[in-house]
Amino acid sequence: MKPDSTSDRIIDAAEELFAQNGFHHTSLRAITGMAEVNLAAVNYHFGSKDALLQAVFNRHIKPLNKVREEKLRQVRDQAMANGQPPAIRDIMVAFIAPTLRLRQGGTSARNFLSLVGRTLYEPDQTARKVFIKGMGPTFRLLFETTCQALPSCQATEVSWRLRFALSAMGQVLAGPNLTVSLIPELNQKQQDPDLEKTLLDFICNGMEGSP
Amino acid sequence: MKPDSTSDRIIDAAEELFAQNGFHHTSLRAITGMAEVNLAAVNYHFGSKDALLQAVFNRHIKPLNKVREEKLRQVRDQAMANGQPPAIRDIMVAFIAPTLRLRQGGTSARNFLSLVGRTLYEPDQTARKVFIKGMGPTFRLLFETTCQALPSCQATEVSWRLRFALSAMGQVLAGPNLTVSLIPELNQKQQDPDLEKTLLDFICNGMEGSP
DNA sequence: CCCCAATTAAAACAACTGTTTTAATTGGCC
DNA sequence: GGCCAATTAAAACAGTTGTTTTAATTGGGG
Repeated sequence: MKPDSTSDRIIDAAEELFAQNGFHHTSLRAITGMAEVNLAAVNYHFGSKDALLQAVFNRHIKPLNKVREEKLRQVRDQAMANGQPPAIRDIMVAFIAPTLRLRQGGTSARNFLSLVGRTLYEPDQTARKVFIKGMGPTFRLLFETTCQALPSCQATEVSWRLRFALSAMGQVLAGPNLTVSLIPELNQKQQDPDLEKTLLDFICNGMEGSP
Repeated sequence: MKPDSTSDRIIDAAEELFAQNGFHHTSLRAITGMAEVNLAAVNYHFGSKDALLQAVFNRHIKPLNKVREEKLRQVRDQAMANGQPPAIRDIMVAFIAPTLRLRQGGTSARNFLSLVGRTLYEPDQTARKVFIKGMGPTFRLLFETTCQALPSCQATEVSWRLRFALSAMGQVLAGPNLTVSLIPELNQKQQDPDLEKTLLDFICNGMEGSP
């Protein structure tokens, strides 16, 4: 496979267009047009549009989740060694920091993040299923560790707080494409230098409240 | 207009289907089929599918925003009378409580809430524009009042925190349709009796942090 | 060189979309 | 009753979608 083989070019184009316009508003013709590839190549190399999304997704999600799970386990094990529950902030940093760090990566990584952010909110189930399939074990670890950190919270409460936290993170990941901001005047200034801190502070304060 | 005139039946069906499947994954044929109405009736009565969404939206959003704006102004004026900045919790209650209260209303109101929740995350811009158009003034008031409540925060910081808060609220509004939950085992138990408190606590703790 | 597999190309397919057009039907008013 | 507007009905339209089919074109190994 050459560095710009047909399937690579398709994945690159799909990643960009999915991130910009969402899965269902991106046609195979748009993808193959941008990739300068024949329309039928998608079904030849990937089998279907859904499988293409899967491929786009897997390219970055697996290494990312590997890092996140390692760090989550570190937090959990170290807390256990100290005989204390893990700290919420450590958990959230373990999960979020590796993700946001991708923003400093190349265009492809940033497109991937936008895609993840979009998919968190995608109304359609097909895209969500692909996403959840790849995220399952990581989410489970995150959930269990968080339960340990909040021993006075029921699982349902923890589950909801995590959903709130993840949806907030999604706002950052989705980037400017998704968010026709609700306060239009601030659209330009959104490149907050400390956005990661803003997000983490918000989430940790929200998560840590006593039930 | 009889209680179940053609256009009413169309709006009812559209509301339900938009809430369940999202705007773009709902065809006019599905709507007119459910409403037991001729396909062309949508374009005859509303002009276009977009205009139908607008109509569905307006049926509930205007009275809701009226209440929210009244309560927000109350909070702001009372704080000003006391010479103090308004309290975050009061602001959030003013904005969120009237919304969640609709969940105790009929099916139509709940469908509307799901639709709002979905639209907050809708990847497509046409649905978002309709939404933002109806929400503009209310959002502005919410934003300005929140800025007063957080005098040590820059507008950008406030703007992000509000986005986080609204996206969390969206998770509750969207209901079970959107959320193939990330932790599937908890899907059943999601009818938390104190979900409003869970949401408000999370949001207020997140909003109130010092920058 | 030549065959054969892998790949690319071009065209057609069937299904669906929102919208229009054209006919038919209703129902109130003179 | 009979005109006329408002509404409903049925059909066609023009466009897009993902996928499949059928041909053409590669390019490496015997």
